[in-house]
Amino acid sequence: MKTSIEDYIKHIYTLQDSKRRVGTAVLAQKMDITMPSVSEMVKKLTAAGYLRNKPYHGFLLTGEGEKIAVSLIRKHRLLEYFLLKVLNFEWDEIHQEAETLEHFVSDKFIDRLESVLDFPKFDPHGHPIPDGKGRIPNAKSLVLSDTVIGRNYVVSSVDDKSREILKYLKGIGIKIGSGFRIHDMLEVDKSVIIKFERKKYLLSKTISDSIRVTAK
Amino acid sequence: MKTSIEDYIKHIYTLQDSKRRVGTAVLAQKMDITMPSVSEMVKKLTAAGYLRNKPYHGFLLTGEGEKIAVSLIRKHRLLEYFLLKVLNFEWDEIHQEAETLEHFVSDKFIDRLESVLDFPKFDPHGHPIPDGKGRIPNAKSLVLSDTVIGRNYVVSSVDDKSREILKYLKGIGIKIGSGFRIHDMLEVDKSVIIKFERKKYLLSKTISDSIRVTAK
DNA sequence: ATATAAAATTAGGCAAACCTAATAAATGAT
DNA sequence: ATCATTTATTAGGTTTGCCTAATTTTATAT
Repeated sequence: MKTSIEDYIKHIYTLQDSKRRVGTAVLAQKMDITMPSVSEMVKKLTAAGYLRNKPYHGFLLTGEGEKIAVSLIRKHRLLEYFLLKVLNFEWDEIHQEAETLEHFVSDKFIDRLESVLDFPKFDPHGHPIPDGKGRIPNAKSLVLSDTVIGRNYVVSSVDDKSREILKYLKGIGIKIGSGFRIHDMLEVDKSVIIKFERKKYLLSKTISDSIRVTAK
Repeated sequence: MKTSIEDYIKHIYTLQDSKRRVGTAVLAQKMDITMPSVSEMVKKLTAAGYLRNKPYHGFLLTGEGEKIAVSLIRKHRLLEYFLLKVLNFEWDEIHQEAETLEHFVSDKFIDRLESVLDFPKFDPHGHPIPDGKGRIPNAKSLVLSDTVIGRNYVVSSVDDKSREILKYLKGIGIKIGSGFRIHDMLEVDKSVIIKFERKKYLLSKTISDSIRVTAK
């Protein structure tokens, strides 16, 4: 399977996770390419049976398409785990390397790796790792903006796309499993103020959006 | 660096190892592509400073080109070692997987892997693994056709390109370190007859060419 | 109901890496 | 020294995935 096709499928998968359907414009923006490029590829993916498309109403992955997406995510997360735990990469380095390798390691490679790593259930960013059959352990977590002021939460996952954010959080000591209280939420720009280890920190909307927590 | 460019460089490197200079025709045959394709790429590689070309007399890698080749070989061999020893792949499976991955693992990845594997000096086929600075431990080995009838030898390496040959050798029990005596060499087709563990085996020229040994 | 803005597509191009067919250049065997 | 053979290159074409510019389609806000 071609890298480019896999990339489209993966991006569509993550987008359709939140919004119900994905449009050409949104996908183009997310992938940082132009709309005609997306349009063309959507045609191809639809013909290949990975996508069902309703122009001006968005498209969705078929079962086939989802299978590929989940397999890629499985590879990505197991690779991240391996890079961090075995090869001692830093928290903020593993995403890039995994992003490349996920397209080239075989299923056999990843199954063996999973077994050697002793079947981890979550990757280093707290995201669940799909098993060999595509089943995904679900952790009912929520985004910071859905939390309640005054309550306590535990970090369950952090989006791994931005190295800057990962570095920043690492700097103030927040990691998977860290607990904090929601101190306040600013109306102006949706910033969140948390109280973590006796200190208050303001997290911009972008940062807080990348953190998922569970109630404690 | 593009996969295609790396592939050319690697193939040129292995060819210039035996013959002094490499020509368009030979390389095309080895890579299973046409001469015009090679011609075109040779122009590009020359412009990029990886190759020095003397039309009708062949080309050679520059220092730059060799550096890339050695780095790829280092990645390939460490990956093979990892696949066999850690992920428990079979002897005849590792080449293919390593061939793909070698183009996509970063230098950092491979350095960390080397360290986790405790700095192996030879890969599972008996080939020396270049170190991080490109130095290659040399084992003065010879091809079976350069051996002497009646003498004893130890297998030091086996070419990893053909799964069939690897499987066959595995079947009769020959591996790195196996010792045998050269019993005879047939003039007709350069076959070699060896005596290994009390039994005689005939090895076709193709097979014997893929085995390197050291005198014992 | 219609105009405008947003979304999508079409048309036409480019670069990379391959191809076939045709041609040119060099080697080397006589 | 010549000429057949081998080696290499040119010319022109294909596919893939991207691009810009132009155009069409749809949604929706009044």
